[in-house]
Amino acid sequence: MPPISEEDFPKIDAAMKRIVDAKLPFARRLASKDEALEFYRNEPYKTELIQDLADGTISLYTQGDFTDLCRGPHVPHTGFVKAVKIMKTSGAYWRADAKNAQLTRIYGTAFFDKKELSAYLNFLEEAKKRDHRKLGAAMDLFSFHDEAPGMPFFHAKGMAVWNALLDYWRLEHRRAGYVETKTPVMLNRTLWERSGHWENYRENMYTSVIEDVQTAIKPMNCPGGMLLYAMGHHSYKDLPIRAGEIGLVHRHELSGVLNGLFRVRAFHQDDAHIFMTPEQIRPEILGVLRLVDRIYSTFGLTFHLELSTRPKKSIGSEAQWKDATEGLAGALSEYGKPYKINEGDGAFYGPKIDIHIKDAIGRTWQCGTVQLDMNLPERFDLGYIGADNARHRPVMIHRVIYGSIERFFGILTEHFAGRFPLWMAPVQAIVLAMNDELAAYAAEVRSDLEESGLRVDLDARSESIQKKVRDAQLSLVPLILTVGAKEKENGTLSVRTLDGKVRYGVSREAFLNTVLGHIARREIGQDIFP
RNA sequence: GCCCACGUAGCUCAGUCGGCAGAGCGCAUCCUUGGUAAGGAUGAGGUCAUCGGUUCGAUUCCGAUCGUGGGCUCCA
Repeated sequence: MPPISEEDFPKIDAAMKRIVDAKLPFARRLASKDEALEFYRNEPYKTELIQDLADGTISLYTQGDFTDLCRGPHVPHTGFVKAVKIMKTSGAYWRADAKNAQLTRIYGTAFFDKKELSAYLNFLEEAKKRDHRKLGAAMDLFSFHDEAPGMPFFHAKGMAVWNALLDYWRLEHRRAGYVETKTPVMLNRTLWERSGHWENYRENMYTSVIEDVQTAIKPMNCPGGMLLYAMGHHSYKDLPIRAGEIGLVHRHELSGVLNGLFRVRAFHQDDAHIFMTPEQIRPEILGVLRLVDRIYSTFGLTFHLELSTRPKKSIGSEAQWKDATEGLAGALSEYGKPYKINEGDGAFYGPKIDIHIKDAIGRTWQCGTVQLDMNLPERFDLGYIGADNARHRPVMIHRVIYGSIERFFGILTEHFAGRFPLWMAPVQAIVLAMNDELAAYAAEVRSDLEESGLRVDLDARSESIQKKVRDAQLSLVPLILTVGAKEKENGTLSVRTLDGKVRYGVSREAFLNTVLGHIARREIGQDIFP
């Protein structure tokens, strides 16, 4: 039998409709394990499931001429099913284990009524319209090439957005007492053996041998950060040290998991390592949470927090874990936002707080994470001299806020559906020349505006003004500036925003005042002019 | 990595049951010189992803490879 493909979906949908229309009752029957095994003797997968069930009675549901093994409960008859649709198919491993056979899974979805189903289909449609891969290509932000799968190329316009993100990041981090560092991308094997990555993370690492020296391209920034801290001596008076790093890391992800900017093989982390005394855990974590809040709010992103505690397989003493976990929990309760606890979901080297943001269409994404690390300071024998003149082990946290900058870029593109806030828009304004005679003047206006720091394009093509407005509008440039004879005579601009409103006769001073203020405050509203 | 699908112009996509490759948009040139979502004409642009096989002949059929998409698995 050929595998089921999308061409079969209409047939399946039609068959489901017939079954629903027939209002077939679901009959529940209890069977013993032996009876059930006998009933399904020709079905190896059912047999395996039944064998794993506890002894006792097993429930079977019959509907028409089909009987299924199911714990239930079921609705009384098939007529209760109101809105179903077959969505897609894929390969799926039996019992979710890659070592097992791969079966074809058919995905369907069901709702209480047709309205909810169509709302869901609209949501999918909306998500598709916002797809950052589509917008990224259309807006000339980034691309992928066969020569480096999973490693994005950022174009000039994409870099404008990128730099806006990083300028803002650096500003907030300076204000929060961070310094910025940079460590190499390629480091010797000995370092990775010491950090434990060689043992635990090697299959994801790109390696190379040059002049008999084995090196690896870093999949994480921490080991390099350890070397920086380990230089010289540190006094308790120097702590905490907050060292940020926009680090470029490479991870060999399986080819099948690559997905636009969301899952890549080369990306930048907005990393930071904070080295501190145990007493500083709580205030430092609190500081990170406040920074996270501040930064996400700037993008209009709400978020929730999850605390993950000690897993079964882990290192460190009970007392260390207690202190660390209480430090995180204490900071969380002082911060005051409710949080969820994931028991046993922490990293093997320490507990962590994950931050999940919610975008404009309600999807959640884990971006930020704050992890306490009781492993690396040990492995790298880090120390500081305490007030008692003795050497102590610092506590360390790793934290990211954007997470992967590439991924965050993608999330923001979809969050804003390409309509970036003015401060991060790839092109902030475009000057349209009313006709050919005004092309030179329009070019002047453009360079004047560029001198004020704006990112400005020029459209002086011999096209109708309607055409140029349409193109600018479709390319999502927030400020569309038209200069004609009147504007030239009066030194004014006509300003069109993406909502289609046009203000005529705006003086350049008034324009720059409004726009530069809006940018400096990093406002996210599209209503730039009152 | 695994399953399924896909890969034709810069973009979106037709098409060829095996016989000289198509449209719209974009681009170039010319005409038009306009007041806020598409003015007109002409033209250039293709190794039909790559490699191999079958065939008189392959963009089309077959195989492999690479890449992309949807999933699975993975995700310190």
